[in-house]
Amino acid sequence: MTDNNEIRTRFAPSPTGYLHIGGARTTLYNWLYARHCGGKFVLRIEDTDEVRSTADSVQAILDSISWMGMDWDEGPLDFEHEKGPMGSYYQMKRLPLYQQYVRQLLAEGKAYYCYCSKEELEAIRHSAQAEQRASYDGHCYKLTDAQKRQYEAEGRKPAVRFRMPDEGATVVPDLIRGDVSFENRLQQDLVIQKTTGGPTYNFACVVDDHAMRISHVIRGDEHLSNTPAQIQMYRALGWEPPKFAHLSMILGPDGTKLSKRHGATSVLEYRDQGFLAEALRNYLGLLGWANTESQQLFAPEELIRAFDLPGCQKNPATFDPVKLTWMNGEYMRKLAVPDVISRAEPFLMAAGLLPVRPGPTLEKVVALEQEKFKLLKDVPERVDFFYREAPPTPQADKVLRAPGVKDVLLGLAELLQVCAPFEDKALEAGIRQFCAQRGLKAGAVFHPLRAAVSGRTEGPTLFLMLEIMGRGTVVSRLQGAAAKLS
RNA sequence: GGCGCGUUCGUCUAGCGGCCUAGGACGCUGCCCUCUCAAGGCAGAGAUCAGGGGUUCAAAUCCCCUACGCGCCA
Repeated sequence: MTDNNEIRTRFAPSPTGYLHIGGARTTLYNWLYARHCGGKFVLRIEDTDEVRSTADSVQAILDSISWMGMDWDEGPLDFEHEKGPMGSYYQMKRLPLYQQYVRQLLAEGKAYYCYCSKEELEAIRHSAQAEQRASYDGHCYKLTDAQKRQYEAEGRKPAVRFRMPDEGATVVPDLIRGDVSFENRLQQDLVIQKTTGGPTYNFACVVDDHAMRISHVIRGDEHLSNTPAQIQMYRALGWEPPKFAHLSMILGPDGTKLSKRHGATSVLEYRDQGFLAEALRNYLGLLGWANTESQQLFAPEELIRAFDLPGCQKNPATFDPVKLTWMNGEYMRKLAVPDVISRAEPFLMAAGLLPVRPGPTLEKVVALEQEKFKLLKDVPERVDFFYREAPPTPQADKVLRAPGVKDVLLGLAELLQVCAPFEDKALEAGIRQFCAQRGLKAGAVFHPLRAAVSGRTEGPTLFLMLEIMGRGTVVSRLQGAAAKLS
Protein backbone atom coordinates (compact mmCIF):
# COMPACT_ATOMS: atom_id res chain seq x y z
CA MET A 1 0.00 0.00 0.00
CA THR A 2 1.17 3.48 -0.75
CA ASP A 3 1.36 5.97 2.03
CA ASN A 4 -1.16 8.75 1.81
CA ASN A 5 1.35 11.44 2.59
CA GLU A 6 3.93 10.14 0.21
CA ILE A 7 5.55 12.72 -2.01
CA ARG A 8 5.00 11.74 -5.62
CA THR A 9 6.12 13.85 -8.54
CA ARG A 10 5.88 13.18 -12.21
CA PHE A 11 7.15 14.20 -15.58
CA ALA A 12 4.57 13.82 -18.31
CA PRO A 13 6.03 14.45 -21.74
CA SER A 14 4.23 14.28 -25.04
CA PRO A 15 6.29 11.99 -27.24
CA THR A 16 6.31 14.30 -30.22
CA GLY A 17 10.05 14.89 -30.40
CA TYR A 18 13.26 14.71 -28.44
CA LEU A 19 13.67 15.81 -24.85
CA HIS A 20 14.81 19.39 -24.96
CA ILE A 21 16.63 21.42 -22.37
CA GLY A 22 13.46 22.86 -20.87
CA GLY A 23 11.88 19.45 -20.48
CA ALA A 24 15.11 18.13 -19.04
CA ARG A 25 15.08 20.79 -16.39
CA THR A 26 11.45 20.08 -15.52
CA THR A 27 12.32 16.40 -15.25
CA LEU A 28 15.31 17.22 -13.12
CA TYR A 29 13.37 19.36 -10.68
CA ASN A 30 10.66 16.71 -10.32
CA TRP A 31 13.26 14.05 -9.82
CA LEU A 32 15.29 16.14 -7.39
CA TYR A 33 12.24 17.00 -5.36
CA ALA A 34 11.09 13.40 -5.16
CA ARG A 35 14.54 12.23 -4.15
CA HIS A 36 14.94 15.11 -1.73
CA CYS A 37 11.74 14.13 0.02
CA GLY A 38 12.32 10.42 -0.18
CA GLY A 39 9.26 10.17 -2.42
CA LYS A 40 8.55 8.65 -5.80
CA PHE A 41 9.15 9.95 -9.27
CA VAL A 42 6.74 8.86 -11.96
CA LEU A 43 7.05 9.04 -15.71
CA ARG A 44 3.89 9.23 -17.76
CA ILE A 45 3.63 9.44 -21.50
CA GLU A 46 0.95 11.81 -22.73
CA ASP A 47 0.46 10.36 -26.15
CA THR A 48 -3.14 11.34 -26.80
CA ASP A 49 -2.03 13.32 -29.83
CA GLU A 50 -2.09 10.26 -32.02
CA VAL A 51 -0.78 11.83 -35.17
CA ARG A 52 2.29 13.43 -33.66
CA SER A 53 3.24 10.83 -31.06
CA THR A 54 5.90 8.33 -32.04
CA ALA A 55 7.63 5.37 -30.47
CA ASP A 56 10.97 6.87 -31.43
CA SER A 57 10.22 9.93 -29.40
CA VAL A 58 9.33 7.84 -26.39
CA GLN A 59 12.64 6.05 -26.71
CA ALA A 60 14.57 9.28 -27.16
CA ILE A 61 12.97 10.75 -24.06
CA LEU A 62 13.63 7.67 -21.96
CA ASP A 63 17.22 7.56 -23.21
CA SER A 64 17.73 11.23 -22.43
CA ILE A 65 16.46 10.92 -18.90
CA SER A 66 18.51 7.81 -18.26
CA TRP A 67 21.60 9.36 -19.73
CA MET A 68 21.23 12.29 -17.38
CA GLY A 69 21.37 9.83 -14.53
CA MET A 70 17.79 10.11 -13.43
CA ASP A 71 15.68 7.10 -12.63
CA TRP A 72 11.95 6.75 -12.31
CA ASP A 73 10.10 4.55 -9.87
CA GLU A 74 7.10 4.03 -12.10
CA GLY A 75 6.55 4.39 -15.79
CA PRO A 76 7.53 2.89 -19.12
CA LEU A 77 10.79 0.99 -19.43
CA ASP A 78 10.55 0.96 -23.19
CA PHE A 79 7.76 1.01 -25.67
CA GLU A 80 6.38 -2.31 -24.47
CA HIS A 81 7.40 -2.77 -20.87
CA GLU A 82 6.37 -0.75 -17.88
CA LYS A 83 6.84 -0.81 -14.14
CA GLY A 84 4.55 0.44 -11.43
CA PRO A 85 1.19 -0.35 -9.88
CA MET A 86 -0.95 2.13 -11.81
CA GLY A 87 -1.72 0.05 -14.87
CA SER A 88 -0.27 1.67 -17.92
CA TYR A 89 1.64 4.91 -17.92
CA TYR A 90 0.75 5.56 -21.52
CA GLN A 91 -2.38 7.67 -21.73
CA MET A 92 -3.56 5.95 -24.87
CA LYS A 93 -3.86 2.79 -22.82
CA ARG A 94 -5.91 4.54 -20.17
CA LEU A 95 -8.76 5.79 -22.33
CA PRO A 96 -11.56 3.95 -20.51
CA LEU A 97 -10.62 5.75 -17.33
CA TYR A 98 -11.08 9.19 -18.86
CA GLN A 99 -14.32 8.15 -20.46
CA GLN A 100 -15.60 6.87 -17.17
CA TYR A 101 -15.09 10.22 -15.50
CA VAL A 102 -16.50 12.10 -18.44
CA ARG A 103 -19.66 10.04 -18.05
CA GLN A 104 -19.71 10.78 -14.36
CA LEU A 105 -19.42 14.53 -14.89
CA LEU A 106 -22.06 14.39 -17.60
CA ALA A 107 -24.44 12.49 -15.35
CA GLU A 108 -23.93 14.97 -12.55
CA GLY A 109 -24.51 17.92 -14.85
CA LYS A 110 -20.96 19.17 -14.35
CA ALA A 111 -20.14 18.69 -17.99
CA TYR A 112 -22.21 18.91 -21.13
CA TYR A 113 -22.19 18.04 -24.79
CA CYS A 114 -21.11 20.78 -27.15
CA TYR A 115 -22.21 20.52 -30.75
CA CYS A 116 -20.64 23.70 -32.03
CA SER A 117 -18.71 23.56 -35.26
CA LYS A 118 -15.39 25.26 -35.82
CA GLU A 119 -17.08 28.17 -37.57
CA GLU A 120 -19.64 28.63 -34.85
CA LEU A 121 -16.95 28.60 -32.22
CA GLU A 122 -15.07 31.23 -34.17
CA ALA A 123 -18.11 33.49 -34.21
CA ILE A 124 -18.70 33.01 -30.50
CA ARG A 125 -15.11 33.86 -29.78
CA HIS A 126 -15.43 37.06 -31.75
CA SER A 127 -18.41 38.35 -29.85
CA ALA A 128 -16.93 37.18 -26.57
CA GLN A 129 -13.88 39.30 -27.19
CA ALA A 130 -16.00 42.36 -27.71
CA GLU A 131 -17.95 41.69 -24.53
CA GLN A 132 -14.94 40.83 -22.38
CA ARG A 133 -16.08 37.36 -21.52
CA ALA A 134 -14.47 33.99 -21.63
CA SER A 135 -13.98 33.00 -25.22
CA TYR A 136 -16.61 30.29 -25.01
CA ASP A 137 -19.97 31.44 -23.71
CA GLY A 138 -21.49 28.13 -22.70
CA HIS A 139 -23.75 28.21 -25.73
CA CYS A 140 -24.43 24.48 -25.71
CA TYR A 141 -24.94 24.41 -21.98
CA LYS A 142 -28.20 26.23 -22.53
CA LEU A 143 -29.46 23.92 -25.24
CA THR A 144 -32.95 22.52 -24.88
CA ASP A 145 -33.59 18.83 -25.37
CA ALA A 146 -35.23 19.59 -28.67
CA GLN A 147 -32.21 21.50 -29.89
CA LYS A 148 -29.97 18.67 -28.83
CA ARG A 149 -32.09 16.18 -30.75
CA GLN A 150 -31.95 18.47 -33.70
CA TYR A 151 -28.14 18.58 -33.65
CA GLU A 152 -27.97 14.83 -33.20
CA ALA A 153 -30.26 14.42 -36.16
CA GLU A 154 -27.93 16.57 -38.20
CA GLY A 155 -25.27 14.01 -37.42
CA ARG A 156 -23.14 16.37 -35.40
CA LYS A 157 -20.53 14.67 -33.22
CA PRO A 158 -20.40 16.41 -29.86
CA ALA A 159 -17.40 17.25 -27.77
CA VAL A 160 -17.78 17.37 -24.01
CA ARG A 161 -17.17 20.55 -22.10
CA PHE A 162 -16.52 21.03 -18.44
CA ARG A 163 -18.80 23.55 -16.79
CA MET A 164 -16.86 26.26 -14.97
CA PRO A 165 -18.50 28.25 -12.18
CA ASP A 166 -19.88 31.61 -13.33
CA GLU A 167 -18.90 33.50 -10.27
CA GLY A 168 -16.13 33.85 -7.80
CA ALA A 169 -12.50 33.19 -8.33
CA THR A 170 -10.26 30.17 -8.30
CA VAL A 171 -7.03 30.51 -6.41
CA VAL A 172 -4.04 28.49 -7.47
CA PRO A 173 -1.82 28.06 -4.45
CA ASP A 174 1.53 27.89 -6.17
CA LEU A 175 4.56 26.81 -4.21
CA ILE A 176 6.80 29.11 -6.20
CA ARG A 177 4.57 32.06 -6.98
CA GLY A 178 2.25 32.14 -4.04
CA ASP A 179 -1.52 32.41 -4.47
CA VAL A 180 -2.56 33.29 -7.99
CA SER A 181 -6.19 34.21 -8.41
CA PHE A 182 -8.31 33.85 -11.54
CA GLU A 183 -11.84 35.11 -12.04
CA ASN A 184 -14.13 32.24 -12.92
CA ARG A 185 -16.36 34.17 -15.28
CA LEU A 186 -13.35 34.79 -17.50
CA GLN A 187 -12.55 31.11 -17.69
CA GLN A 188 -14.16 29.26 -20.49
CA ASP A 189 -15.77 25.85 -20.31
CA LEU A 190 -12.89 23.71 -21.48
CA VAL A 191 -13.36 20.77 -23.78
CA ILE A 192 -12.50 17.63 -21.85
CA GLN A 193 -13.40 15.09 -24.49
CA LYS A 194 -12.81 15.68 -28.15
CA THR A 195 -15.32 14.77 -30.83
CA THR A 196 -13.14 11.75 -31.52
CA GLY A 197 -13.81 10.50 -28.00
CA GLY A 198 -10.26 11.08 -26.79
CA PRO A 199 -9.55 13.17 -23.72
CA THR A 200 -7.98 16.61 -23.95
CA TYR A 201 -4.68 17.32 -22.33
CA ASN A 202 -6.13 19.22 -19.39
CA PHE A 203 -8.57 16.51 -18.47
CA ALA A 204 -6.36 13.48 -18.91
CA CYS A 205 -3.77 15.23 -16.86
CA VAL A 206 -6.19 15.80 -13.97
CA VAL A 207 -7.51 12.25 -14.05
CA ASP A 208 -4.04 10.74 -14.18
CA ASP A 209 -2.44 12.97 -11.61
CA HIS A 210 -5.20 11.96 -9.25
CA ALA A 211 -5.20 8.29 -10.21
CA MET A 212 -1.43 8.14 -9.90
CA ARG A 213 -1.60 9.89 -6.55
CA ILE A 214 0.69 12.68 -7.65
CA SER A 215 1.26 14.99 -4.68
CA HIS A 216 3.25 17.73 -6.43
CA VAL A 217 2.76 18.90 -9.97
CA ILE A 218 5.98 20.64 -10.93
CA ARG A 219 5.74 21.87 -14.49
CA GLY A 220 6.39 24.73 -16.85
CA ASP A 221 4.99 28.19 -16.53
CA GLU A 222 2.85 27.76 -19.62
CA HIS A 223 0.46 25.59 -17.65
CA LEU A 224 -0.32 28.13 -14.97
CA SER A 225 -3.25 29.60 -16.89
CA ASN A 226 -4.88 26.20 -17.21
CA THR A 227 -4.54 25.40 -13.57
CA PRO A 228 -7.72 27.10 -12.30
CA ALA A 229 -9.78 25.00 -14.70
CA GLN A 230 -7.93 21.91 -13.56
CA ILE A 231 -8.56 22.76 -9.94
CA GLN A 232 -12.27 23.07 -10.69
CA MET A 233 -12.19 19.66 -12.31
CA TYR A 234 -10.61 18.14 -9.22
CA ARG A 235 -13.36 19.66 -7.14
CA ALA A 236 -16.10 18.54 -9.50
CA LEU A 237 -14.79 15.01 -9.26
CA GLY A 238 -14.58 15.26 -5.50
CA TRP A 239 -10.82 15.06 -5.42
CA GLU A 240 -8.19 16.93 -3.52
CA PRO A 241 -5.96 18.81 -5.99
CA PRO A 242 -2.22 18.19 -5.78
CA LYS A 243 0.20 20.95 -4.88
CA PHE A 244 1.37 23.02 -7.80
CA ALA A 245 4.72 24.57 -8.61
CA HIS A 246 5.16 26.41 -11.88
CA LEU A 247 8.66 26.82 -13.20
CA SER A 248 9.69 29.76 -15.30
CA MET A 249 10.85 29.03 -18.79
CA ILE A 250 14.28 28.88 -20.35
CA LEU A 251 15.24 31.54 -22.87
CA GLY A 252 17.77 31.66 -25.66
CA PRO A 253 20.49 34.34 -25.74
CA ASP A 254 18.15 36.75 -27.51
CA GLY A 255 15.57 36.60 -24.76
CA THR A 256 13.03 34.53 -26.64
CA LYS A 257 11.98 31.05 -25.67
CA LEU A 258 14.82 28.60 -26.21
CA SER A 259 14.33 26.87 -29.53
CA LYS A 260 16.17 25.18 -32.33
CA ARG A 261 17.28 28.39 -33.90
CA HIS A 262 19.45 29.01 -30.84
CA GLY A 263 21.45 25.88 -31.63
CA ALA A 264 21.39 22.63 -29.76
CA THR A 265 18.30 22.18 -27.63
CA SER A 266 18.12 18.42 -27.37
CA VAL A 267 19.67 16.67 -24.40
CA LEU A 268 21.12 14.03 -26.69
CA GLU A 269 22.85 16.68 -28.76
CA TYR A 270 24.65 17.84 -25.65
CA ARG A 271 25.69 14.30 -24.96
CA ASP A 272 27.01 13.99 -28.49
CA GLN A 273 28.94 17.22 -28.17
CA GLY A 274 30.81 15.71 -25.29
CA PHE A 275 29.10 17.18 -22.28
CA LEU A 276 29.05 15.13 -19.11
CA ALA A 277 25.65 14.19 -17.74
CA GLU A 278 26.60 15.34 -14.26
CA ALA A 279 27.68 18.74 -15.55
CA LEU A 280 24.48 19.25 -17.51
CA ARG A 281 22.55 18.22 -14.47
CA ASN A 282 24.45 20.60 -12.22
CA TYR A 283 24.06 23.43 -14.69
CA LEU A 284 20.36 22.87 -15.23
CA GLY A 285 19.91 22.53 -11.51
CA LEU A 286 21.18 26.07 -11.19
CA LEU A 287 19.21 27.48 -14.08
CA GLY A 288 16.21 28.70 -12.17
CA TRP A 289 17.16 27.50 -8.76
CA ALA A 290 19.76 28.62 -6.27
CA ASN A 291 20.54 28.25 -2.62
CA THR A 292 21.33 31.21 -0.44
CA GLU A 293 25.06 30.66 -0.71
CA SER A 294 24.93 30.91 -4.50
CA GLN A 295 26.89 27.69 -4.53
CA GLN A 296 27.90 26.65 -8.03
CA LEU A 297 29.19 23.11 -7.90
CA PHE A 298 27.08 20.39 -6.38
CA ALA A 299 27.90 16.74 -6.02
CA PRO A 300 24.83 14.67 -7.00
CA GLU A 301 23.77 13.84 -3.44
CA GLU A 302 24.47 17.40 -2.44
CA LEU A 303 22.05 18.74 -5.03
CA ILE A 304 19.38 16.34 -3.87
CA ARG A 305 19.91 17.40 -0.29
CA ALA A 306 19.92 21.12 -1.08
CA PHE A 307 17.15 21.33 -3.65
CA ASP A 308 13.82 22.73 -2.64
CA LEU A 309 10.90 24.44 -4.31
CA PRO A 310 11.09 27.83 -2.56
CA GLY A 311 14.54 28.32 -4.06
CA CYS A 312 13.06 28.20 -7.54
CA GLN A 313 13.12 31.34 -9.59
CA LYS A 314 9.97 33.13 -10.73
CA ASN A 315 11.60 34.88 -13.63
CA PRO A 316 12.80 33.21 -16.80
CA ALA A 317 16.45 32.29 -17.21
CA THR A 318 18.71 32.54 -20.22
CA PHE A 319 20.56 29.40 -21.14
CA ASP A 320 24.29 30.05 -21.22
CA PRO A 321 26.35 27.43 -23.05
CA VAL A 322 29.55 29.19 -22.00
CA LYS A 323 28.91 28.61 -18.33
CA LEU A 324 27.81 25.05 -19.04
CA THR A 325 31.12 24.48 -20.79
CA TRP A 326 33.06 25.92 -17.87
CA MET A 327 31.19 23.66 -15.52
CA ASN A 328 31.85 20.68 -17.76
CA GLY A 329 35.56 21.44 -17.55
CA GLU A 330 35.29 21.43 -13.78
CA TYR A 331 33.83 17.95 -13.89
CA MET A 332 36.29 16.74 -16.51
CA ARG A 333 39.18 17.70 -14.27
CA LYS A 334 37.75 15.86 -11.30
CA LEU A 335 37.34 12.59 -13.16
CA ALA A 336 39.87 9.79 -12.59
CA VAL A 337 41.98 9.15 -15.68
CA PRO A 338 40.47 5.74 -16.51
CA ASP A 339 37.04 7.35 -16.25
CA VAL A 340 37.99 10.08 -18.67
CA ILE A 341 39.06 7.41 -21.11
CA SER A 342 35.97 5.28 -20.77
CA ARG A 343 33.64 8.27 -20.94
CA ALA A 344 35.46 9.54 -24.01
CA GLU A 345 35.40 6.16 -25.69
CA PRO A 346 32.90 7.04 -28.43
CA PHE A 347 34.91 10.12 -29.27
CA LEU A 348 38.18 8.26 -29.26
CA MET A 349 36.73 5.64 -31.53
CA ALA A 350 35.32 8.19 -33.89
CA ALA A 351 38.73 9.82 -34.06
CA GLY A 352 40.45 6.48 -34.73
CA LEU A 353 42.38 6.48 -31.46
CA LEU A 354 40.57 3.38 -30.32
CA PRO A 355 41.38 0.59 -30.67
CA VAL A 356 44.67 1.84 -29.27
CA ARG A 357 47.38 2.84 -31.67
CA PRO A 358 51.07 2.15 -31.17
CA GLY A 359 52.66 4.71 -28.89
CA PRO A 360 52.23 5.79 -25.32
CA THR A 361 49.29 4.51 -23.32
CA LEU A 362 46.10 6.54 -23.32
CA GLU A 363 46.37 6.73 -19.54
CA LYS A 364 49.65 8.59 -19.80
CA VAL A 365 48.63 11.11 -22.41
CA VAL A 366 45.22 11.70 -20.90
CA ALA A 367 46.73 12.32 -17.49
CA LEU A 368 49.11 14.80 -19.09
CA GLU A 369 46.35 16.75 -20.83
CA GLN A 370 43.44 16.33 -18.47
CA GLU A 371 43.56 19.81 -17.02
CA LYS A 372 42.75 21.24 -20.43
CA PHE A 373 39.71 19.19 -21.34
CA LYS A 374 36.46 21.05 -21.38
CA LEU A 375 34.44 18.53 -23.37
CA LEU A 376 34.85 14.82 -23.99
CA LYS A 377 35.46 15.52 -27.62
CA ASP A 378 38.55 17.48 -26.60
CA VAL A 379 40.17 14.25 -25.49
CA PRO A 380 41.01 12.88 -28.95
CA GLU A 381 41.74 16.36 -30.26
CA ARG A 382 44.32 17.17 -27.62
CA VAL A 383 45.95 13.79 -27.56
CA ASP A 384 46.02 12.94 -31.22
CA PHE A 385 49.49 14.30 -31.95
CA PHE A 386 51.07 11.65 -29.74
CA TYR A 387 49.94 9.04 -32.21
CA ARG A 388 49.88 10.81 -35.52
CA GLU A 389 51.95 13.59 -36.94
CA ALA A 390 49.78 16.39 -38.20
CA PRO A 391 50.83 19.37 -40.29
CA PRO A 392 51.85 22.25 -38.04
CA THR A 393 49.25 24.86 -37.17
CA PRO A 394 49.83 28.29 -38.75
CA GLN A 395 51.26 29.56 -35.48
CA ALA A 396 53.57 26.57 -35.18
CA ASP A 397 54.62 26.99 -38.75
CA LYS A 398 55.57 30.57 -38.03
CA VAL A 399 57.70 29.51 -35.08
CA LEU A 400 59.47 26.93 -37.23
CA ARG A 401 60.22 29.41 -39.98
CA ALA A 402 62.04 31.80 -37.69
CA PRO A 403 65.72 32.31 -38.56
CA GLY A 404 68.11 29.74 -37.16
CA VAL A 405 65.47 27.23 -36.22
CA LYS A 406 66.69 24.56 -38.56
CA ASP A 407 70.08 24.38 -36.85
CA VAL A 408 68.44 24.28 -33.49
CA LEU A 409 66.25 21.37 -34.50
CA LEU A 410 69.12 19.44 -35.97
CA GLY A 411 71.18 20.07 -32.87
CA LEU A 412 68.34 18.92 -30.66
CA ALA A 413 67.84 15.80 -32.73
CA GLU A 414 71.47 14.95 -32.25
CA LEU A 415 71.29 15.63 -28.54
CA LEU A 416 68.07 13.73 -27.91
CA GLN A 417 69.33 10.73 -29.76
CA VAL A 418 71.76 10.13 -26.95
CA CYS A 419 70.47 12.07 -23.96
CA ALA A 420 69.82 9.57 -21.18
CA PRO A 421 67.77 8.66 -19.41
CA PHE A 422 65.01 9.77 -21.74
CA GLU A 423 62.96 11.24 -18.97
CA ASP A 424 61.59 14.52 -17.80
CA LYS A 425 64.33 15.85 -15.53
CA ALA A 426 67.27 14.58 -17.54
CA LEU A 427 65.78 15.95 -20.72
CA GLU A 428 65.27 19.34 -19.18
CA ALA A 429 68.83 19.41 -17.86
CA GLY A 430 70.25 18.33 -21.20
CA ILE A 431 68.28 20.80 -23.20
CA ARG A 432 69.01 23.70 -20.89
CA GLN A 433 72.66 22.88 -21.18
CA PHE A 434 72.25 22.84 -24.94
CA CYS A 435 70.82 26.36 -24.76
CA ALA A 436 73.69 27.56 -22.64
CA GLN A 437 76.28 26.06 -24.94
CA ARG A 438 74.79 27.77 -27.95
CA GLY A 439 74.13 31.00 -26.15
CA LEU A 440 70.40 30.72 -26.86
CA LYS A 441 67.58 31.83 -24.68
CA ALA A 442 65.44 28.99 -23.41
CA GLY A 443 62.41 30.22 -25.30
CA ALA A 444 64.31 30.19 -28.59
CA VAL A 445 64.78 26.47 -28.16
CA PHE A 446 61.69 25.33 -26.30
CA HIS A 447 59.21 26.85 -28.67
CA PRO A 448 60.62 25.44 -31.89
CA LEU A 449 61.09 22.11 -30.16
CA ARG A 450 57.44 21.98 -29.18
CA ALA A 451 56.32 23.12 -32.59
CA ALA A 452 58.46 20.57 -34.40
CA VAL A 453 57.45 17.67 -32.24
CA SER A 454 53.75 18.38 -31.72
CA GLY A 455 52.88 20.71 -34.56
CA ARG A 456 51.45 23.17 -32.06
CA THR A 457 52.47 26.16 -30.04
CA GLU A 458 50.59 25.08 -26.97
CA GLY A 459 50.33 21.79 -25.21
CA PRO A 460 51.45 19.86 -22.18
CA THR A 461 54.50 20.58 -20.15
CA LEU A 462 57.36 20.14 -22.60
CA PHE A 463 59.78 17.65 -21.10
CA LEU A 464 57.19 15.27 -19.78
CA MET A 465 55.59 15.41 -23.18
CA LEU A 466 58.89 14.38 -24.79
CA GLU A 467 59.38 11.59 -22.31
CA ILE A 468 55.97 10.16 -22.95
CA MET A 469 56.27 10.54 -26.68
CA GLY A 470 59.50 8.55 -26.63
CA ARG A 471 62.93 9.00 -28.11
CA GLY A 472 62.19 7.49 -31.49
CA THR A 473 59.22 9.66 -32.30
CA VAL A 474 60.81 12.81 -30.94
CA VAL A 475 63.99 12.44 -32.90
CA SER A 476 62.33 11.50 -36.14
CA ARG A 477 59.88 14.38 -35.91
CA LEU A 478 62.72 16.80 -35.23
CA GLN A 479 64.60 15.53 -38.25
CA GLY A 480 61.49 15.63 -40.38
CA ALA A 481 60.67 19.19 -39.37
CA ALA A 482 64.22 20.29 -40.02
CA ALA A 483 64.19 18.65 -43.42
CA LYS A 484 61.09 20.55 -44.40
CA LEU A 485 62.84 23.80 -43.66
CA SER A 486 65.43 23.45 -46.39
C1' G B 1 -7.80 42.17 -26.98
C1' G B 2 -8.66 39.81 -22.07
C1' C B 3 -6.42 37.26 -18.07
C1' G B 4 -1.99 35.70 -15.70
C1' C B 5 3.30 35.75 -14.69
C1' G B 6 7.81 38.27 -14.57
C1' U B 7 11.70 42.59 -14.40
C1' U B 8 18.95 42.91 -9.25
C1' C B 9 26.02 43.48 -13.16
C1' G B 10 26.31 41.01 -20.52
C1' U B 11 24.49 35.96 -18.26
C1' C B 12 22.99 32.69 -13.81
C1' U B 13 21.91 34.49 -9.14
C1' A B 14 22.25 36.14 -3.28
C1' G B 15 19.07 39.41 -0.98
C1' C B 16 12.68 38.54 2.40
C1' G B 17 12.70 46.57 5.98
C1' G B 18 18.46 48.70 8.79
C1' C B 19 24.47 44.07 8.30
C1' C B 20 23.84 46.76 0.79
C1' U B 21 28.96 52.55 -0.50
C1' A B 22 24.12 45.49 -3.40
C1' G B 23 27.50 39.67 -2.25
C1' G B 24 28.88 35.18 -5.28
C1' A B 25 29.52 32.47 -10.08
C1' C B 26 30.31 32.44 -15.60
C1' G B 27 32.39 35.67 -19.10
C1' C B 28 35.76 39.99 -19.70
C1' U B 29 40.58 42.93 -18.39
C1' G B 30 45.26 43.14 -15.81
C1' C B 31 49.01 41.02 -12.64
C1' C B 32 51.41 36.66 -10.34
C1' C B 33 52.96 31.56 -11.31
C1' U B 34 55.46 29.67 -15.83
C1' C B 35 58.84 26.08 -21.22
C1' U B 36 53.59 27.23 -24.21
C1' C B 37 48.43 26.49 -23.24
C1' A B 38 45.40 25.45 -19.37
C1' A B 39 44.58 25.22 -14.17
C1' G B 40 45.40 28.08 -9.82
C1' G B 41 46.17 32.78 -6.97
C1' C B 42 45.37 38.04 -6.71
C1' A B 43 43.28 42.55 -8.46
C1' G B 44 39.75 45.21 -11.54
C1' A B 45 35.86 46.89 -14.74
C1' G B 46 30.70 45.80 -14.73
C1' A B 47 23.81 46.76 -11.45
C1' U B 48 21.47 54.77 -10.21
C1' C B 49 18.17 46.91 -7.93
C1' A B 50 12.89 48.51 -15.26
C1' G B 51 10.62 53.75 -14.53
C1' G B 52 7.43 56.76 -11.46
C1' G B 53 4.69 57.53 -7.14
C1' G B 54 3.61 56.25 -2.12
C1' U B 55 4.18 53.72 3.16
C1' U B 56 8.30 54.11 6.79
C1' C B 57 13.03 57.27 11.03
C1' A B 58 14.85 53.67 7.15
C1' A B 59 13.00 50.10 0.81
C1' A B 60 16.28 46.13 -3.99
C1' U B 61 13.07 44.35 -0.05
C1' C B 62 5.94 46.49 1.48
C1' C B 63 1.71 49.05 -1.63
C1' C B 64 -0.02 51.47 -6.26
C1' C B 65 0.63 53.01 -11.33
C1' U B 66 3.31 52.84 -15.99
C1' A B 67 6.59 50.53 -19.41
C1' C B 68 8.68 46.37 -21.37
C1' G B 69 9.11 40.93 -21.87
C1' C B 70 6.75 36.29 -21.71
C1' G B 71 2.66 32.72 -21.22
C1' C B 72 -2.52 31.14 -21.75
C1' C B 73 -7.17 31.96 -24.17
C1' A B 74 -5.53 30.48 -29.96
